[in-house]
Amino acid sequence: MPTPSAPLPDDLAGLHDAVVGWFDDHARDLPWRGTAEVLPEPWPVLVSELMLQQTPVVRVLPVFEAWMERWPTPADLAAEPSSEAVRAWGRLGYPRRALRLHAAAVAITTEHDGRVPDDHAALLSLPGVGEYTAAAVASFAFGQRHAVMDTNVRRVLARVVLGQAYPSTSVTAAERRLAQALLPADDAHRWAAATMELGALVCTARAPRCDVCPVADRCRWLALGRPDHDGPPRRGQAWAGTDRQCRGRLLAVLRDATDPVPKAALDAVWEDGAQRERCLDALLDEGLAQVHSDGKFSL
DNA sequence: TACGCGTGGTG
DNA sequence: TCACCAAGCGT
Repeated sequence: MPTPSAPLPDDLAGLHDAVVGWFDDHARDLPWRGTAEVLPEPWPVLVSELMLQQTPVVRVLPVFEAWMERWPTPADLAAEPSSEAVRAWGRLGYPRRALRLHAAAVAITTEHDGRVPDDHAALLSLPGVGEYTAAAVASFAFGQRHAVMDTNVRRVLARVVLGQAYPSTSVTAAERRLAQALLPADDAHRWAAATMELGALVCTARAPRCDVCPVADRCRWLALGRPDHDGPPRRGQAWAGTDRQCRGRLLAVLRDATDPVPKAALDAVWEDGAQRERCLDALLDEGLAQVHSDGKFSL
């Protein structure tokens, strides 16, 4: 195991206690979370993690509740067509995730006896489950010891340990080594949840609340006077006129219709015909939309 | 590795 | 106001 390139904090146990202690007092009561004593069920954890990819908690909450009531097990979801998953996804965004969650439910049902696997590699092989989500499910639902690196954790570590305003654009090997080296020997899953929550509630991207931070007295970034980000500029996401906007418009029409719609209904929501056709073809290809024998379209 | 992928809230 | 940001993944 290589040594982290940045020096570790000199009081790791103190850091752990401060963050986990804060979490015990301030953690939000979210429906996919367990308690300090009892781990949550893995299926709700998996569902929530897919929904939370790039989507804020407050928008996920109502969709999650409805989803779990309708499909309390992976087999329940797998038994329905994927179009139902896309419709139930509502306006969470990135509707491919609904398709992936449905495909994951099918894989769990057919290849894992209907139970969410507890093995990191098996989780990673599920559709829509990448490095972060596999570590998160193994950690939160099964109490395992993994470095869980989402945008919150990466920002907390960048600030507290490295003294930088933001982490690098992509996860580096040094960052993985650092997160691994910081893992406590016991209850690493609580450390994972606590660092994520700290990033979400206190050590936020734009307006960090250092005045109420439990580790302000050991934060390198704060000690340095909160220096600005000095790396390459963080690339924004283009929107107006993009395929993404066009796809969103088309999908909204299909989602809001109870029955298949004529093509004219799709033509009406996007001016540029060539772009519209390209996007519609892509949606059909990806399985987000279907064309029927009468020429009408639906999810 | 860098990019495309939805949607809506906010400083 | 508007650029930025939100529990990433797949290619």
